[in-house]
Amino acid sequence: MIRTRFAPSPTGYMHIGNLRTALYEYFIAKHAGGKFILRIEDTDRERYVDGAVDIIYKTLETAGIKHDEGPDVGGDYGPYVQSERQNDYMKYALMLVEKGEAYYCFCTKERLDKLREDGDTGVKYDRHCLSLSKEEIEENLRNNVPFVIRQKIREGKTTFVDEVYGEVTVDNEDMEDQILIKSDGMPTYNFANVIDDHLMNITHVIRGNEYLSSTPKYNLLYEAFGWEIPTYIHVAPVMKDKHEKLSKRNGDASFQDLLKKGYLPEAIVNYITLLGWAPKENREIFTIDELIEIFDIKGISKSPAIFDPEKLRWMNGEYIKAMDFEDFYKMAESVLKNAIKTEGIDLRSVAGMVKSRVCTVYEIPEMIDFIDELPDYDKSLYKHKKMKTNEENSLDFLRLIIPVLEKAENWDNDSLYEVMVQTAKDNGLKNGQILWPVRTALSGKPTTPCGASELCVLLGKEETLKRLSEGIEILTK
RNA sequence: GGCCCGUUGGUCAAGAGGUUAAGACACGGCCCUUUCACGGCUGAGACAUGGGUUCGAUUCCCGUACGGGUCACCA
Repeated sequence: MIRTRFAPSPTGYMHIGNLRTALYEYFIAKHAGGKFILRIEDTDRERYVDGAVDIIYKTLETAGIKHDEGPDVGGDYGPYVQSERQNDYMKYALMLVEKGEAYYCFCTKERLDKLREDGDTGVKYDRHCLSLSKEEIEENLRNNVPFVIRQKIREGKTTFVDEVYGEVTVDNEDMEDQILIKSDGMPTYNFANVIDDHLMNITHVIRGNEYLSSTPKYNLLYEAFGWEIPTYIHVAPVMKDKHEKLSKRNGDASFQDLLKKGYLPEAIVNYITLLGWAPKENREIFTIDELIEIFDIKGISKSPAIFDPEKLRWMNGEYIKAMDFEDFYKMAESVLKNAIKTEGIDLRSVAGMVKSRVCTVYEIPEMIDFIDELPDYDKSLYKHKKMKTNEENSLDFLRLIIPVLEKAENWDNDSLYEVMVQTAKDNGLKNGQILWPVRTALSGKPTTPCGASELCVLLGKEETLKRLSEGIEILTK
């Protein structure tokens, strides 16, 4: 049974790279009918943010990820909050000491600092305490001299296989005798991770490739315990640009931010899954269930991917277009109400116009701002090469159509379109020579989400005629 | 600096020892059209670099350049 875990720190923010990792973990587990576990890594009190755990739950839920085990849903391998698991780590560290795979170290911070002072970074611990006699150790312990427990790195080379990067071999020379238990009795992250993953029966470890270099150390730990090594899947980061990762520090968009900007959870999930992973088929729009179905580790990329907001925007537009109208209306209603103060405007009809033209609902207001108020516009807007209209002849065309519309009895789209086209025909004009000036006079914009006759219907007869005469004023100025 | 990893159009990416090196976003053009959008068609645009191996390498190997990661009593 495949078991994967998502192990975020509750720092109050779910960034896109993290969420993507969670998705991959979820897909890999679910594809194989396995379990996806949530474990909260809250040992860093400095960075702990109140309410952050809720953000994690909320994010997973909104994204459509359901964890099988976790602090809120329980499970057989709890507790699922790292700070509640503290007791065990020391026990395991001492087991290693017993086996000669780890040792007490009483070196002071000062001594270690001094050790590093001379050389560049990368100076290893000199194993000063490795040679301490049993008596010395016991005496130190008796006297409550602060200590840490360090892993004793063996000589040789360590090779591990990563599902994405393949075989990686590192000379153990390059590794330091890392600290397992800190002087406050707490485990270091690396140690806690190995213990937790083993105790929780995690079979596949999926994480950022910044851990690629420390993976050999993990392996050495597993080997020291005689535990089975999990399958490793390291993934390249999601970048903001060629050089920088997408990060909280840079104030980059988080999942929450993207939602606030009007992106649909499904679109975000779909898009970020495709950042660093590609399916076998040549297709881009997938539901989360489809992703579970087709997700294959082999499609994971080795190199970083730059987050492209433009493409997310496009994809969101695709989701909106594919959306059921009622769902779209529900989503857009409040935006529409806010953007249109004029009484009597048919919001549903506006929603229909706008649906295939926006990528997020927040693009709606700018598109329809002319409804409440005709914007100031320049008469050059009347000039359109293809329609064969300009500032001069548009005046004639408007004068021609106003009386016709005044007389119009049926104020519906088909009738109005018919009457305008007929007028053009009767006067030997192109359709556009009537339609373009009308559209312009009614909207004061170069583009609108609908045509001239639809604008007439939308605005109503009175407002239509009012704006048309305003058009004449502008043209005669 | 040591070690590890990476490098296909502007971006996401497929791909394979022999291909006209897919596709998508963005961009240009055309068609459709009641403006725009949608839709359809189309154009431009890429294998970082030098050596090998090979009949043939963008694909395999080595080096170089560039980029990233990592070397904590942080997670």
